[in-house]
Amino acid sequence: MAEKQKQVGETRAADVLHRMRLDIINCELKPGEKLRFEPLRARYNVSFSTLREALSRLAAESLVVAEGQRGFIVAPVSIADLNDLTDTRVLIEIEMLRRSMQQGDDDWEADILAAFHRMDKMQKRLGREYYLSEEWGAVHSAFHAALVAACLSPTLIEMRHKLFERAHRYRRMSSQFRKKWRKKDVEHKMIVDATLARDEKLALQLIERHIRETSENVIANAGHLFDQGAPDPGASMGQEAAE
Amino acid sequence: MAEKQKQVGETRAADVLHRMRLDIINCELKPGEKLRFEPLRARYNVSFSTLREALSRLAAESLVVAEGQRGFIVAPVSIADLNDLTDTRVLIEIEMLRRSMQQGDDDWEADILAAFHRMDKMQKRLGREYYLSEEWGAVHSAFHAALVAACLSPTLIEMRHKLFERAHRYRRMSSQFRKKWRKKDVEHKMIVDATLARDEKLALQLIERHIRETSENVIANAGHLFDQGAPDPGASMGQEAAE
DNA sequence: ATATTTGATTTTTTCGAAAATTTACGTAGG
DNA sequence: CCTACGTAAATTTTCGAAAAAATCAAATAT
Repeated sequence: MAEKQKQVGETRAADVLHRMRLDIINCELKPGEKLRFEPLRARYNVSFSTLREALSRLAAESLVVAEGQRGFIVAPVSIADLNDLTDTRVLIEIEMLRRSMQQGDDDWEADILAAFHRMDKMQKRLGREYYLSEEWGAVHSAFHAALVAACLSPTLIEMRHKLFERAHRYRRMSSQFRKKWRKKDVEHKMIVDATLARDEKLALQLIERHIRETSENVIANAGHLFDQGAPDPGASMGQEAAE
Repeated sequence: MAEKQKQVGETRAADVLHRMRLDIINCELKPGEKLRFEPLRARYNVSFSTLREALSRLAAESLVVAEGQRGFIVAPVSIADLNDLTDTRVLIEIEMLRRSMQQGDDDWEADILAAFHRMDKMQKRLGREYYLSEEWGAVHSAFHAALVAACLSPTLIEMRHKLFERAHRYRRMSSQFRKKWRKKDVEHKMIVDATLARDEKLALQLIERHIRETSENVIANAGHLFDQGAPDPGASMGQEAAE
């Protein structure tokens, strides 16, 4: 079987949803691109209805947009959208981190250290271009989730996760153009230390700066790709660099 | 045709989604209830796939929950969930109102007054049991949306809207048991005044209290209905009171 | 030249039958 | 009496053909 192993217990629809989300985040399906049914059906090996179900859910997550009875397109990117996203993330993440620092227990602390360690080791192992790899995305995501996991709010956790994924698409776009090596590992370490020391003021300040600087970096590296009218399929970006 | 007029330009799926959302919010589909396909198919006059698409989207909005390959149930209610929801709403709404007060222009102010007027007039026209009517829900929702519409963040607006609907279900549950007449109209008026006067401190304080008191009221009136094991279809609440 | 109609073509949307999966039930064995 | 197992029934999930709607292009009218 050439098929990638489907998670047991998951429906086919959930599996396609999952794969499509990744493809959008990784810009294999490009921002603004029209999502036609026949091609997608072939790509994911599913029926119309199943595909439609996935598309419709992605629309609820703002990763695609549904256009009346004219099908779906991948959600476009824009500097305005990224800024909006960033501000919202700062609001949510700060609140979650604050609550976590107030309520977090030993397990929470342990999980943070574990997640950081995994991320750190992987970064060193992958070397110079760690941020292009698929698996690093997951580990990095897990680290940031661990930081705020003790906030005791399923609603905030869910929201944060969706915002994080939307933002991840922007990071992904810019990473292919990155020039200078950003010392994220140091930043991450400082955040861990401040958080575990329960230094609220410092930790919140660091996390906000971390989020905002990443966003500014994205605009500096890839901002020129956004907002440019028609998607011009094919020539717009180094699309295979991550494959 | 006995069919309710479908919004033009909308797909059938979007229409069912819309109707189902209302039915869940109004507790015609009760919290925790199993959502079987055959009955729903008859109720909404759609095919399996179309139904599934709607269900799947509602799952993304946390109004239903999908259980592996075992179908869907209406999202259960609980005091913990309501508290979580309330705290999150306070966080979001305060930020949105603050921004709106800083950035709102004349149109924003005019829209608030218009929305308030519509709500106020309808309340007086409907009299004692205004809160049981379908249309009041919409007008009340529009009023609160208008208050924070100038925050210039599509992301926050979208999030707030979903949270508001989740909360509306709780309000709806409790309204059928309400004893004492709450003077919401006075509260709303005070919020409008403080907001238009750009009295940040007061307006934010009022909106927070408004949200929290409503929530406490819900718990006082209907809290006894939550968290009670099996949904026991049929006998649990005065289900036809609103029809 | 520009706008409008018409009809063929493409694309999306909906449908219900068929396949897969879970649940319910009855029987046998401990 | 309870548990384990297997079969039947109920329910969910998937599929692709058929219907509906939008798009495109040529022809005609303004």
